[in-house]
Amino acid sequence: MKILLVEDSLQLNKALSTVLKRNSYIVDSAFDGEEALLFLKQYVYDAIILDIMLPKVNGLEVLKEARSKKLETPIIMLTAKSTTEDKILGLDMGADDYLPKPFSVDELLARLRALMRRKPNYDEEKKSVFGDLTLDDSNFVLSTNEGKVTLMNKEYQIMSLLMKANGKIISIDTISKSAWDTDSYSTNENVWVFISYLRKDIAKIHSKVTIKSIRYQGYYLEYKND
Amino acid sequence: MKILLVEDSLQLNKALSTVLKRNSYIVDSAFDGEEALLFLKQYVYDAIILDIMLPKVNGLEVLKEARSKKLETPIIMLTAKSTTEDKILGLDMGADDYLPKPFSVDELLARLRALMRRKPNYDEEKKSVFGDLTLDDSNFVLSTNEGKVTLMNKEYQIMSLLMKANGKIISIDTISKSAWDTDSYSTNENVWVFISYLRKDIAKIHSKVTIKSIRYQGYYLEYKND
DNA sequence: TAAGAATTTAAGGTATATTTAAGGTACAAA
DNA sequence: TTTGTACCTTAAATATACCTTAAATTCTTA
Repeated sequence: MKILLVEDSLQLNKALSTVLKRNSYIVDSAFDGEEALLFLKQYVYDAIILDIMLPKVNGLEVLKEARSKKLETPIIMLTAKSTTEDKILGLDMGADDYLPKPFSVDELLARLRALMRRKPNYDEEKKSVFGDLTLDDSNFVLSTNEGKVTLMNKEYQIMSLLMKANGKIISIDTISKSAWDTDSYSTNENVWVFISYLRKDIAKIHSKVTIKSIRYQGYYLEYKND
Repeated sequence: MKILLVEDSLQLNKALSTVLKRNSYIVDSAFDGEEALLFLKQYVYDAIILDIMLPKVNGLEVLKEARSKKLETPIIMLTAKSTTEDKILGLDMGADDYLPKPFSVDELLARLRALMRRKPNYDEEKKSVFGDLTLDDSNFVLSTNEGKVTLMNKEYQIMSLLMKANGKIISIDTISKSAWDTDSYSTNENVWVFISYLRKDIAKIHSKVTIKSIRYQGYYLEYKND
């Protein structure tokens, strides 16, 4: 679950980022509108938290720009001005929610969860299934009817991606970008290591699913049912 | 079991809060309607005790607001006016019970217990069960068929949460929020200590249940039945 | 077959989790 | 009121899971 946090106050940005990370989100921080647009060009996010008052390019413009490019990522707007004016404007322009400052961190988290719930893919109750494998998103347990293992954090992020792809190829780059935040630096080797861990785990529970790779392309899951 | 107590009389609020805490409830105190709504926005409660006569926003309005937001927490209304008028009004608007002042503390406690009983999850008569563990909510006794221990208050709050989660991960943050009231300040370390106590207790009665942790994520129960 | 990719293995650092123990505090009993 | 005890908080010492990095090995394909 990767989030772009756009907030020019260094302090608030840092604080929110910390809380979000503690709640298992992967967070990229942008400090002005220009930077935000750059991030949006390069990466894919599951949600965007967007302050309205921003240097260079303000939040409403970022919102407009994003929506004009058919970006459908859910966006929560933040603003000090609690005027209805801004609110209407933002929602009209395609924001999904609006949070007047000051707000409680808990409320932000609640709104985020609500937004995520809309997307069927991120149903927290649901388990991912591929072939004879089941991944329980509520406790990171990967299982077949022969056994189970608990995945570690990064393993889970990657496995979850692969299972959602449902047999389609996922590039190493995509994996890096969705399981690591942009600051913490992640290389191909990093992904390789975790793919290796995952293969071991999958073997341990005697699954008929294998993680296959295609050179230069990426990884995909294959289910060999004899 | 966390309760929001909304009562503008400082004296009565303090007194009730003390009694409730002594009966192992976790209590947040609000002194006017506005404050109550703020608390409700931020936290989750198992029940609300709501005075009708309140400064700023009165109790009936708080009730209306809460119900309009689909909040299903049981609510007990308090009021000095013993007119049937108010009573009917409150119940119509979705209050679960009504207590005319002056009332005895014992009566309030009894009504609370009755309300809790309604919700299947919080049935005090019922025992929580997970794997080979049984937690008796009426006396905080955790048992297997090999032995039993009496949990202390905080231990009980946490264990109860974990057992209700039924194997799903509960974040440390969630544990803090539900086992401590908003005033008393609770850190991760605090939770860690009680998890440690609980593990010792669980080991003492030879349960096959273990409290597992996932870094950055939280805790969950696992039942290893060989 | 050589060179670059991918895989595996292993070592090491660091933040987090765990445990232990030492006070503090509120409640209960005397 | 005093005293004792159970519970909770806080701090500090220790352990370890997770992640990173590097290096050794195997696989691909030009």
